[in-house]
Amino acid sequence: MRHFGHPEGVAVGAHFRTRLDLLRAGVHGVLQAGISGSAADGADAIIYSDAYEDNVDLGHTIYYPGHGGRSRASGKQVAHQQLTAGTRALLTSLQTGLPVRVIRRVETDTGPQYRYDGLYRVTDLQETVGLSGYGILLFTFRQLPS
DNA sequence: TCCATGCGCGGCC
DNA sequence: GGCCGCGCAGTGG
Repeated sequence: MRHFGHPEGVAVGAHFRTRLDLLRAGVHGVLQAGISGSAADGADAIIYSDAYEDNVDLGHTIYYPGHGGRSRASGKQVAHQQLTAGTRALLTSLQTGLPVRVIRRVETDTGPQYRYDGLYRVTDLQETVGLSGYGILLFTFRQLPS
């Protein structure tokens, strides 16, 4: 069974150098995708980075688009987002209310690193239009009290 | 710039 | 339900 909540032995604020390190520490389950989880159980973790142009980070609140519709070359949205597998995991999390671990990709003087920022909950989903004019599925994450 | 890599999903018994 | 293959993906060398 998938593990929700704080990973054992990992403190909030802990840094990791690579995605593989996150994987081994049990913080985030996949190497490349930002959303870790399944449509059935929901998402157990996400990685927030600047890869998607429609991200918004307010600290306690995050707006996080679902998967897809994005050009890997340019990083911009080039098509309407569909409700694909990774995105469906977030939808399940919205329904279950289970906590989602949030990891932020941050720049340090030794290069990019991943920082575990604790637990959030998916509180809303809105279908809207992103910066490039395509439909996106935008999830709202709110930080849980620590 | 390309592709390895790991995982979820869906198709198939 | 279990196995297998496909395709995806907020990497990374």
